[in-house]
Amino acid sequence: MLDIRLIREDFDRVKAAVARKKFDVDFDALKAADEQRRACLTQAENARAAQKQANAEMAKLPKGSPEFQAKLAEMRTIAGQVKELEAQAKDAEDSFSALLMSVPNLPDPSVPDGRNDADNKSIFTWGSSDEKDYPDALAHFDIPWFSKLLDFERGVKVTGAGFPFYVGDMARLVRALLSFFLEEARKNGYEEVMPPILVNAASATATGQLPDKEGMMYFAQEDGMYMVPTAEVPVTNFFRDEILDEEELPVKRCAYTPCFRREAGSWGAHVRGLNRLHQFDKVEIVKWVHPDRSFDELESLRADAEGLLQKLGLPYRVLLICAGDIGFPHAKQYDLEVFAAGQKRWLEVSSCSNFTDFQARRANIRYRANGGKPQFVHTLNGSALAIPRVLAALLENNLQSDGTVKIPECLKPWMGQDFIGARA
RNA sequence: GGAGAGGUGGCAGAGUGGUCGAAUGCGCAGCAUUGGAAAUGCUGUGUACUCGUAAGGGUACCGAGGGUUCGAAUCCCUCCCUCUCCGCCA
Repeated sequence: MLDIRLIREDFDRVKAAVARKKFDVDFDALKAADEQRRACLTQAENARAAQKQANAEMAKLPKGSPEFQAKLAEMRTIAGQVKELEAQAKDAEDSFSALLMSVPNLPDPSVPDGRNDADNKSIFTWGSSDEKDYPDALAHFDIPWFSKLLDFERGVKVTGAGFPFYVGDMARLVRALLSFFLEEARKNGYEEVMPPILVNAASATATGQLPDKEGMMYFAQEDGMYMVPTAEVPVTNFFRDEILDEEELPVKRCAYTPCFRREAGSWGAHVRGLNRLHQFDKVEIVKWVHPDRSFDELESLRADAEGLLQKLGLPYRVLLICAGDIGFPHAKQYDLEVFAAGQKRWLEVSSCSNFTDFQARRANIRYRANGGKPQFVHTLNGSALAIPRVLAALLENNLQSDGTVKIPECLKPWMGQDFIGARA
């Protein structure tokens, strides 16, 4: 949600910025609704003030006296007016806020123009994406023992497509990766939390999944709860409707959760194996920061996520997402894509974003600078990291000529072995 | 799941139809007092929206949403949550 004052005072700049995002917003209707709403509100409040004053006078009169009876008749008509004006004001308010909620966050000036993902800028690469450096690579789903350790068929039987079983060393490898991610996050100053993985509608609204992206989440109808598509939702909502002390900022937290995504309509041949799942595991890092610091905090958050890929020895690139491709609530976004040598594809494993005050407004998360007025914080988050595609790249890139996969040094504390998989 | 009690300002807690945005206490801030402090006294102490260049007004908020009434923290309905007891259960 944007500040309506900003839209009023900087109308043309806001309009131009939103246009860069390729979202269609009827700003003239919004402006008209804002004016309508305020006019109605003033009328209704004036009527209400008159009612209250008349009421105070009436309270002093002896009950049942002729003066009291006369006043009562007068107040009946005032009450009718108040009711009508308040109803009008509520209607005006409702249509105004619906329009305001349809305005996306403004892209930061540092975000490049562009229509879609083809216009994203690759700003940094690390490691080699040259095929010659991976002579033994295979697409992970073509590794002979793959379906033994990652059992999609049993998953289909038990649940459905996109819900695989991780078996034996594969389950241990996932657990090792999660432990490694959480431990690195802790070293970088993020406090670990284990959040609920079902959330209510208010939480999903605050982080922006509702109302527009309702179809992406699994929904427990009977209890009105949504299964989390990312830990971002419960973790960010931790401080919903709260006021933090300025000295507490930045607050940094990390969380592991399974993530559930319906991915309706996005299934196809190019999403084989681990490339896209309905349930996957992810460690998310989240920050609540002072508004002046949020773009610096985005850089350090991105560095925190990148450090994981470097320690794992997986080649990756950083994309600066263009204005036409960043999401509704984002001001600036980087994606990290890992190179999967077997598929010869870049796979997105992290998205690091600054939401400025957009989520904080929706979620009503503020801070107080010693004794002053509460101000909205800025929120940021990033994956650090999502498991399946990291796993895919790790299996593909580290495949040896003997058919086994080499385990990165940094995972040894949790794996205790150097290779997984059967020799050819 | 059953029975009962309850949800009021930062906290505790009064308030059962009008003069209640709400007593009182605690906390917090300022001032006085003091060499300094404690104690004491006085004053102040929420959020949001809105009108106004400003000074300063107005409105809303007593868990949430509806309703009754000229008038609701107070009465009625629905929902949410907390506590106690019972039941069930990892």
